[in-house]
Amino acid sequence: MSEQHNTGLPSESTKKKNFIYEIINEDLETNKWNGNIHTRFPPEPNGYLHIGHAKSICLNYGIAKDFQGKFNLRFDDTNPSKEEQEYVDSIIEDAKWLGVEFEDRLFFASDYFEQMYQFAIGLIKKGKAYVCDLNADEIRATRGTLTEPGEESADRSRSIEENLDLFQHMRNGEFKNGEKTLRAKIDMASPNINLRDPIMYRIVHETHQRQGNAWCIYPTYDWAHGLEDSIEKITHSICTLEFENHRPLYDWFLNELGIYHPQQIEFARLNLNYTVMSKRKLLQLVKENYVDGWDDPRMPTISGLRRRGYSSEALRDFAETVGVAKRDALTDISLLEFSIRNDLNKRAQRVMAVLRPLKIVLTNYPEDKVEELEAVNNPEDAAMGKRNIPFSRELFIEQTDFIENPPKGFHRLVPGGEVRLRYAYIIKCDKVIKNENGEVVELRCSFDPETKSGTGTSAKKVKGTIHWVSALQAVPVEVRLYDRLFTIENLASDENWLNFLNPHSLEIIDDALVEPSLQNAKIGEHIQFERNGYFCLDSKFSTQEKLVFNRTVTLKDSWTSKK
RNA sequence: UGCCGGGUCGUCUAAUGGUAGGACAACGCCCUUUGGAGGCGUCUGCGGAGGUUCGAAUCCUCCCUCGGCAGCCA
Repeated sequence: MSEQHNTGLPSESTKKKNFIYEIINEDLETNKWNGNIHTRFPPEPNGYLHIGHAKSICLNYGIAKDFQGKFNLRFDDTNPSKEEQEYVDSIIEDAKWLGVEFEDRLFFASDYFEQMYQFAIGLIKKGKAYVCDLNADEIRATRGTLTEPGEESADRSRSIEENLDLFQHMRNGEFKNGEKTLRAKIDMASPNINLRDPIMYRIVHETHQRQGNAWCIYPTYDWAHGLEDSIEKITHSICTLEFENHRPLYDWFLNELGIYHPQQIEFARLNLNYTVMSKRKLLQLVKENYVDGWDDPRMPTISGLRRRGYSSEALRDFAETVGVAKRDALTDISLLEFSIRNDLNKRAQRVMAVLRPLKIVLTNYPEDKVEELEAVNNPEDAAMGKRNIPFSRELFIEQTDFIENPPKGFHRLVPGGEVRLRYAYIIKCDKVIKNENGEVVELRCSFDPETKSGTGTSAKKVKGTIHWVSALQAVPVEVRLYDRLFTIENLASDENWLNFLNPHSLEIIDDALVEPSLQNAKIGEHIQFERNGYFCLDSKFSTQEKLVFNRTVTLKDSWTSKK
């Protein structure tokens, strides 16, 4: 961002962020929409929202906010066989959590069904739509191919009166599923297959989660979507690239109807490496129990990321970072991780927790002495204050912070070596105790009383500082470590995507130890386990008796990555 | 051999006929009682070939290449 202030040009928030802002700024200049800007997010309630939807929500809501326009949340509930109330509820919850405000503009496409029906009658009367008797197989067979035109249905020439009558009977429920359809009369030879007399209504005898049994004919996406946008006076109907080929149809319907006509604009959907982003695949992971639900912390769903410990701020920042363009992209997950680290670093309470404990005994420290040592809650934010942590003769440190035969450059604890215990003393490893298998089970160390943290009396310097917990006061907890859900970057084109599930995507440690202050941890809090990463209480499995922590993300590690 | 839309550092994204820049990643140095954070620095890119122009990522032509489309899904 430069410091130039060009009076007369769009303000900071409305200036060109991407090609869509460019279009909107042009529209504003030409007064195309009388100064109105109105966007929408139109999910089908057939699954939970994922981070790709978050990108779209942020885009649409961001535009409304930046241009002082309006934003609608609209459910595109036109297919009762795939949609459920549970999904409606989760989508509203996730959208709100993301921070979007739609005030009273929560809409349902199904509330427009009667209006759509009347529009369809208008098209029939104009000779632009007809009831077709062809079944699904026949329609497919007569659609032609990518390189050959289709054939016209014999019903194409039905009279307007007959079409009107038949359509009424369709609505009345006098036909079985699939027996008849209403089709637009466009062009069976169009090089764009979407224009080869597309279906507007199909018969589905099924209970709609909102409309009950009021309807047995349901509008298809192509027919319904432009109408929804038109009814709501949307100005910019933003959707993903796969609808590009549908735009001529979107325009055709609205032009033939002669009604308010929003502009459809397509952008590239978000893809993240090492995960999947299609609702179909996510549903399969849930249904077949590869994960413990839509909100499994390994899922790229908004609810999964939330349970994992991601903040809505981080998600919004990420959406901003990935940008908006028309080219297909596969975004590196490290971009997301940067956003969450960046956010949590500023506000997460620091705490000491030992994931894989190794006992140490300070042989020269008094048997029953307990010191209360002062620790900083967040070095990034002094306002977060300080706390005391207990220190005593028997402690636990991280197993990985001691190596008997260390590699070059390792500056933690080694036999005969010294290291600082965070907020406490410098200790020296005097003796290594092993079990019959030769595994290190305990260290005998001595501490240097002159090196107490904060006293400034020590001239001694050590290269490493490690975290620890006091054995007596430490609280045993369960910790869940997550890794990428899949082992390969790009699963988009692979039919055997399930073969690439990462068997180590979840690791459960049931005997981790945390400092006593964590007894009071609350669900929704973001906490940094020093040197280990950011964690949060698991909203599903954590109980008062057994705290369960999820690792949101590790800290950036410039040591292990070096090896 | 159809139609539509794309190809800029490893990744994402700017530059709209006038010095190819930012972020992430990586690497190096400094600093550090988190091998965190922070600071400084380095690194690498216009798919190709022609053309127009004083000047092309940008305009034109051809080629290569990637994605989407043949649901009564969205």
